[in-house]
Amino acid sequence: MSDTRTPLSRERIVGAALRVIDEEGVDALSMRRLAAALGVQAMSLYNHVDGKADVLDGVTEFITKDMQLPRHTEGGWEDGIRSVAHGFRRASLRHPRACELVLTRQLSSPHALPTINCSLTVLLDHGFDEAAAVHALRLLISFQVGSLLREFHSPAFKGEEESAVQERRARLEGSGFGAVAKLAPRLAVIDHEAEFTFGLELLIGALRAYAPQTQQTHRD
Amino acid sequence: MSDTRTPLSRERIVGAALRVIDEEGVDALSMRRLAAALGVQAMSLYNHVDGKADVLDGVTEFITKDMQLPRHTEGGWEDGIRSVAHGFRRASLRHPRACELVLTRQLSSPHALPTINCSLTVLLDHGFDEAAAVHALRLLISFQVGSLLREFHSPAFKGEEESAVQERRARLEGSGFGAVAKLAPRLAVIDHEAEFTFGLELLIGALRAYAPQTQQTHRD
DNA sequence: CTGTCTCGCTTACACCGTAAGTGAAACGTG
DNA sequence: CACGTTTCACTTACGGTGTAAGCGAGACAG
Repeated sequence: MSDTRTPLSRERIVGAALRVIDEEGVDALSMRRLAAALGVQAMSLYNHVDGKADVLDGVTEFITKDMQLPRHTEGGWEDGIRSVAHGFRRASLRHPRACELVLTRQLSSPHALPTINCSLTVLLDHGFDEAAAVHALRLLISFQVGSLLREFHSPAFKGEEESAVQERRARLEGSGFGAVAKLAPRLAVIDHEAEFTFGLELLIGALRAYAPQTQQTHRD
Repeated sequence: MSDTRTPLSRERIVGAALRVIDEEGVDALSMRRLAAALGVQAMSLYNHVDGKADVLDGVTEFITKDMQLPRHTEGGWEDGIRSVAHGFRRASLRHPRACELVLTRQLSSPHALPTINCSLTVLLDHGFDEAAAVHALRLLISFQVGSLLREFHSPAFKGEEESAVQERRARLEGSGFGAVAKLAPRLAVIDHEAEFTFGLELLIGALRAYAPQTQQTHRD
């Protein structure tokens, strides 16, 4: 397994860290565990990495890197925003156990800049004024981060049995809160993809008010 | 300080924990540190509390508890939603260092139910059908959580000097990303309150499409 | 051959959450 | 009153954590 020849490197360390996180969760990642995965002693990592925080930074950086951005001038701004948003979500979902890092650690890190720049470019190119573009950007980021966070903390995150859904539903029904009880069947089940799309499309629709020259197409 | 007479209790422990977190941050809270704050040995806490996780649960519960909810039938649904949203934000801001707990830990914990129920009641009472109410609820939660998370991770969270803003602005300008550089002056400064209100009002406006009998008032 | 540099190694420290058991005070019941 | 029982802070100990410090073998330049 761990070839003694191949030398350690920040890249290899981050890769191994991501692998550990994917399989065992963020909490399972310790420097010793990580070193073991590389067939090495814990302190050896420090020759290539600044500490655990640096490893985690590397992981978030890695995940952030592989979300492809739309070439921003094709299509309307709606498609551009859609593309960025779904790309962000898809990249995060590719490493479910790791994504809380991406959402939680520096949202304004240098590595997020390409994405931010892309969104801003799309908006500016289609008639949003500067203030509106910044507001819209921040709103979209908030929505995306909040959605994904909800998604990952959702009890229904991984494939769960029907029984779990029933149990949750029963708990909601007996909660003593009228509205919650009434909507228990709907609250017990979540289609995260659909929920994300619903929110995103609603936001896009609302943002149309800030893109002056687009004189509205349809809106069902 | 630590009166030897007053007995330990879950309540007192949670209170002390919140105090430690407020002053030194979540990471500074250890069972030993917490015990010391109460003039007691670490293991003594375990007579009243199930472990560290339980302490943290207690803290989030405490914060969640003191956001007052509107009596849901007065005023339009817009005011109801506004009230809940701002109440949530205000309660979170009351303990800035602790709020990542509230946002991160179980969003679907029993303690969140009163708030959820309140929002749902407001929506249902004003003509939202069940599906729309659930969608709207989830959208609002996502937005709120994302907004606050952005707010707390923002480098500009605590009162910062003008110099810091200037430096950030310079960094953005020299980032090599056109749109980011152009908007650097705006991106370097954030008015979180205004940003939150902007997003909330935009959402409310968009949700009007789902409240049939309200035939629109104004919208500037 | 001899520096110097690289880099994995070992050892050690301070800290963490908590399992386990001990003993003194407080209490209900005879 | 005396008696078990319960409460609850205590001490000790275990297996983990991140990482500071320094060692030593090999590679490479002069």
